[in-house]
Amino acid sequence: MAYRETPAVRMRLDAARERLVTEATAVVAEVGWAGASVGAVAAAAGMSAGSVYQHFASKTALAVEVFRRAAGREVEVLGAVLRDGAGDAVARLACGVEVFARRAFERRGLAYALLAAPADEAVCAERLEFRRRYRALFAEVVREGTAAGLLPPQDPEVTAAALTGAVGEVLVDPLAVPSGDAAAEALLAELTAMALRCAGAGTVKGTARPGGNDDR
Amino acid sequence: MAYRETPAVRMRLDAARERLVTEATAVVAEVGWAGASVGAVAAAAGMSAGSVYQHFASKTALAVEVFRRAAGREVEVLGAVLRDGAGDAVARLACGVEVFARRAFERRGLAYALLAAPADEAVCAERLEFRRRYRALFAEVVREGTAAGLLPPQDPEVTAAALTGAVGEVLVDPLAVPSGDAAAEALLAELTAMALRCAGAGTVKGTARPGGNDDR
DNA sequence: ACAAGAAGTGAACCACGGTTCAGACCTTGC
DNA sequence: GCAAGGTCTGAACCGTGGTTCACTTCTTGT
Repeated sequence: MAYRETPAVRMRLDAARERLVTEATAVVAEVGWAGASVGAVAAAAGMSAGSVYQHFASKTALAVEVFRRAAGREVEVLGAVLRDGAGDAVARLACGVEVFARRAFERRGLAYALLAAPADEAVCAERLEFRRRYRALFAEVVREGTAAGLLPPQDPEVTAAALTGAVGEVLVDPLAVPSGDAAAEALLAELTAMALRCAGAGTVKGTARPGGNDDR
Repeated sequence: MAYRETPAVRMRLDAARERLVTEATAVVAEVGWAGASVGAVAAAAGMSAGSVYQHFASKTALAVEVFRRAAGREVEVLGAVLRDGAGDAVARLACGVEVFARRAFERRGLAYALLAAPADEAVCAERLEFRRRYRALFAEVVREGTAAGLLPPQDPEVTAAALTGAVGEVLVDPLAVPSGDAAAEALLAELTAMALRCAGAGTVKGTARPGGNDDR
């Protein structure tokens, strides 16, 4: 034999694959899953349509990878706040919802693609899977909150699903139509307040401070 | 001329169109939007693929009609409970959520298709529109609740969106995997309790009865 | 009964976009 | 420089499923 893969080649290959995923993510954020054809994505990454298949077995596989990368980042960030953040369970819940929403606003196109944009079967399945992960994170913090007496008795799984759906639904419309920063901030405040109500923060009889209420 | 549309013909035509919509709905409930090809739907309605185009300009138009009919019924039922039902705003909200969820469980396949199943652009757009209607109904009852002092101050639109998303998300998984009646009833109870918390029922300081709490 | 014209059929048509592949071009070890 | 074996290209291929259309079958007024 007279040819063997050299580190330099491996690196070029990996870089190309990386660029493909990155550019595909950008295209999806821009035009949605439906508009992200193999040709368009390849062009964005500066390669031919055929070369895409050097890195991924199918367009679906690429789409799934794009989704996993982007959604995985969000799961990680949310987990970091909810699980390893500072403060009690209620404080971390509020912080988690706010961080999640804030990040969504910073990358509207991508957030919309991840949350709501029409997608094919495989991506929808992935969406379901990641929603399950969001739910698991929320459920954990709710469970901790009830155990600590900060939240009233409830099924943490139901509340977690509700939080996931509620946050997503509240964000979908604002993400679709651009709005001002002030409006976004107001929305964030309302959203976190809603999330706390949803979990029942501030309604536990023994712990509730007599005159204190959660509105500012 | 020697042929003119007679009432009998009109009636047959209308009946055929009706049967088409009905059967298409059944097919969609069974196999989802993706599996509901023109051929399959036509066969279910006892007509040829070509005849579908006698009644609808395109497959998309038929899909939209199917969605509107089914979703429209739900909007009407929810509106009847939330707007014209008995009891105060909080009672009607609880009742509305429960009725909505109960109806979803009675027609799982259809409910799943309306709420979450992968669908093409046009149907997704329709979904967005109907979610807006659900939101409007919830927002109205929340607004009434805050005005009556039953609910704390809040942005009714945000809470309404949250309720819509929360109910949908909580239902998606249970709708996909069949479960027992007992589990379904328990879920309903948790779901309505969560909805009331989400709107802040029972947290208003002046009105709250000292010892009373909303857990049973 | 018959002509006019609509409803109904289903096989052929076609657009679309993912996928393939024969050839061009590179990289490597000798 | 050269052979071996890789990467890269983009035009051609192809499966899918919505849509069309020539034709058949019915319905209606005379």
